[in-house]
Amino acid sequence: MKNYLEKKIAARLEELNWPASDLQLSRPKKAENGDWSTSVAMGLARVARQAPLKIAETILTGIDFDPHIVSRYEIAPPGFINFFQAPDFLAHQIRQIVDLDHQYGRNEIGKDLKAQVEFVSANPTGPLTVGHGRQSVLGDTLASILEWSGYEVTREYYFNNAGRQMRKLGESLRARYLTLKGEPTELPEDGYQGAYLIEIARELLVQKPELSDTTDLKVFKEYAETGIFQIIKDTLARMGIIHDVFYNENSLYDDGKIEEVLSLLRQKNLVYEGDGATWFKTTGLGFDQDRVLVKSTGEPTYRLPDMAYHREKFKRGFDLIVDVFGADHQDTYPDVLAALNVMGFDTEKVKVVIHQFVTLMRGDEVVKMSTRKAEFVTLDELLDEVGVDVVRYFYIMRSANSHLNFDLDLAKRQTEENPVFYLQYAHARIASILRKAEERGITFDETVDLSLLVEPETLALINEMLTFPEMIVRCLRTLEIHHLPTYLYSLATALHKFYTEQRVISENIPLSQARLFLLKAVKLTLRNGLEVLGISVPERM
RNA sequence: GCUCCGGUAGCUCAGAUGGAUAGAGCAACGGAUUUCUAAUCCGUCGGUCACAGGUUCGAGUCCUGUCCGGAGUACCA
Repeated sequence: MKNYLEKKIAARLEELNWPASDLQLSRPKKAENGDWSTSVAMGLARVARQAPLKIAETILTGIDFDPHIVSRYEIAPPGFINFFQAPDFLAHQIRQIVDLDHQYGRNEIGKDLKAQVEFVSANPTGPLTVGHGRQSVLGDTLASILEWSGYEVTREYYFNNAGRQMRKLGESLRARYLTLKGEPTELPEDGYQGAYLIEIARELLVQKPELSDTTDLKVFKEYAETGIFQIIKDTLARMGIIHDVFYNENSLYDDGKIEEVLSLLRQKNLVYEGDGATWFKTTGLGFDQDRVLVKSTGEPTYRLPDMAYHREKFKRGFDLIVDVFGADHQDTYPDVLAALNVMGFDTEKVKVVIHQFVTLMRGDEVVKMSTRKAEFVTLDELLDEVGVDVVRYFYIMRSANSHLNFDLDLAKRQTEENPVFYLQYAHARIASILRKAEERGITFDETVDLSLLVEPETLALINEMLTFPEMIVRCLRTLEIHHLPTYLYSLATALHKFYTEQRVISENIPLSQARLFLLKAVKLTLRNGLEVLGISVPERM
């Protein structure tokens, strides 16, 4: 419908020799203003030097609309043109949705394109916290949106097991191990105090009881890493999140990729030595200060491996690279992108999604968190308390740009009056009606007379359902996925209102069949939407 | 100081490409069920869209400045 109107009007504008640049069709908020509307006449007032109402009239008098698509149109002050869809066209679209079934909502924008989404990427020093949860769900859902748009998607987890953090972790495990063995040992300063390390130490003691304080730290480091990664992967799996690739920073050193980046930047005269360190001359690229690439200790900063890693992403042939970061990384990517640009890569392909922090609340109390001190609520604990569906929904129902207040008390209480259940209930409600119809022996197929669907609540429901594919595209274009839960919520509202006003199963068999057919379409739309969100789709509640 | 994010109803937040009377949930109050699931629906109350200018037919939305909150501004990641 939208494409049809755009084409028709654009053609007419060309005929009139008026610019079509600001031609846009939107869905009016109020049903009485039509199904589609354009303000193009008002935009042309200046160019055409005529009153908008007159312009609208001139445009419309030269167009013949197919009555099977546009039932009528009107001009409304101060110059809107409103179009009303023909019932035939609506019926046609409902049938199409049922035909498409699992495909409804998908598009082919990313057909034959490869995309990578990097998310979570927490170093394996402890279990995932409530803070990591937002990024986990955000990244996974973004990846789903890309898949629904035809991209071949790689979900990737990048981690660093080379630096100081991991050394501390190894030392902490060694201390725990020796203590368990009967040789009380103090945790190192800034060591990791979490109980999970005691568990891992206990397992290690069973498997390798012969280790001592002279054993290579590497043994403890690697054991800790493996153990903690298992915990992290288990947590993610509980939420249905599975990464295709775990990319290890160490490999960049082993393969000489770090050195390659350094020499590439050297060739561009963007590297110099100073104060015993190696610097990236970012001031030459428009930044306000230079950055250290290799510390005076000889260890690179995170920046250098990040550049090497992203270079590898490009070389792996991704057409779209999405990096999901927390707000604390907000300053780390501009110089990384600048370096890639210098190395000749098209950084337009990189989309950085920054999300603001999660503030964890217990009632009015802010819960302070520190991984090292083990003062945190783990994602696992949260999942235990409120369940996967609630966790997934809550993390993405708000814009990533907004701070998220996660009130634990509220989340726990919200097992009854919760937007997630509202959505699921809409689906279960339809399922129940369809079951009932089957019991009554009411059958229906694509030959039902859909022109019987005429009431305002019914049309509102249909129109809401028809915007689903647009919402997927919008999420893709903006990489802002909170639009989807917001949309599904309003679809559920439309369903509940319809349910309240119109009885589906009645003595009027043709009408019952038409409504059942509609509900079948609504049901699969809800299901597809919940699938994108990774939320379960109950047949009964 | 500089950079990024936010400021919309009592609270938590939606408001894409500037459009028609700024919305939802929660909270408060009042209604609806002989009927397909009341985990639902309807109504009432509630607004200086932080503030001040500007751009134009039209600004919550774009521009400039100010104020408030958060994040960053490392030879941590």
